Amino acid sequence: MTGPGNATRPLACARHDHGRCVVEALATADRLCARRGARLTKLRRRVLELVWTSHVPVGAYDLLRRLGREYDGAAPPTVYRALDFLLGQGLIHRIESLNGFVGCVGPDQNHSGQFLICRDCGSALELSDPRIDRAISKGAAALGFAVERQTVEIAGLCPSCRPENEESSHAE
Amino acid sequence: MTGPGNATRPLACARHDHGRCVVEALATADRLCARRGARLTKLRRRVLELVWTSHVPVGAYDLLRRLGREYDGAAPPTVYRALDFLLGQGLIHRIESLNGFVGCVGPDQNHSGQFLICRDCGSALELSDPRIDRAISKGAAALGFAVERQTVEIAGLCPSCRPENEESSHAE
DNA sequence: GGGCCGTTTGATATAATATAACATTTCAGC
DNA sequence: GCTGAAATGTTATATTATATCAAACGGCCC
Repeated sequence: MTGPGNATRPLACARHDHGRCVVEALATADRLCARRGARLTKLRRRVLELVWTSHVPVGAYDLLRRLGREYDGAAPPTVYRALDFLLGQGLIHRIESLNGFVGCVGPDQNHSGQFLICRDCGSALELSDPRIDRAISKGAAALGFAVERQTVEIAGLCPSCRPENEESSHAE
Repeated sequence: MTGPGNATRPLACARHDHGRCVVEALATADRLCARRGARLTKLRRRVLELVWTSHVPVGAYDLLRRLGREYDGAAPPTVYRALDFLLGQGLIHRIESLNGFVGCVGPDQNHSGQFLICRDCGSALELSDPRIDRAISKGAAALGFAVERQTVEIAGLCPSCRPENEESSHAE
């Protein structure tokens, strides 16, 4: 496993200083949007912060409920528009199998969004595994299919939620 | 590319005798359900047939509309229950990114559902590529994650919808 | 600062997807 | 035919997402 990503980043499902995740995600968002001339407004930034409450994908209406306490007129379009902006900037991902949204762990790098989603704790661990990319590219190319986007959502049990004795074969 | 699957089966997006797809799918469903003691009732069989109208994933409410002409009391639960049964028997797949359903091309074999979905013609080409399976297994195992189900939905352009001059690199 | 214009947000309504809960019917096995 | 479990009918409602138009905001030119 190479690259600056997974090796140095704590597993989403494991105990970690999540405050740091949030602070870093917001700082990166500020930086990227400034660089791109995109307007990370107060509302959008707040929605991003709410998405980053945890690594568990959150639904639009959950966000709306939390937002409603601060923004009086908040309605579905309020949150969906913010989410659209954040998706467009690559700051969050949509988890299709959950109709939920989760913060992107590497919005400054190109990556396609591969997720390991624990059915027990719910946390979504983002991968950017070049082997998966390659396998998909090859499989598609063999059939003459031109890949544009990939949705890879793997459901199962994360290391924290697996029974201890099953945690074998971490082999690379 | 090995196995009895993709090599002999026509590409969903290409011109083919689709009537044969439907007949075979229904025959296989009859056979599998009989073997399993599962009841492929008239309604469920008809829903399966409607899903197999094409290789384009179809929404539950589309099915409901088509069904409504024949089954007077058809309501959302009617179709969702039939779909649940068919999913449970592995006769159809749910396409998460489209909230749609599509016939399974190999319900008698184990397979996990990998799809190439054309954004132009809409058809979903089902793969069962062991390289993708392996890449996912390895990526997950490296992080101690126990895979239970995979959702792989690749969006792009199918060979029929690609501009001719772009159809390069079909390399295996 | 004031006017202009494109973007963002507010506000209301409604569409699209999915499930809960309970009544009735059907059907395989006896 | 009886019976019990499974399947379907029926009504209501939950959940997710978008359309539409109006108002407010924010950069920019002068």
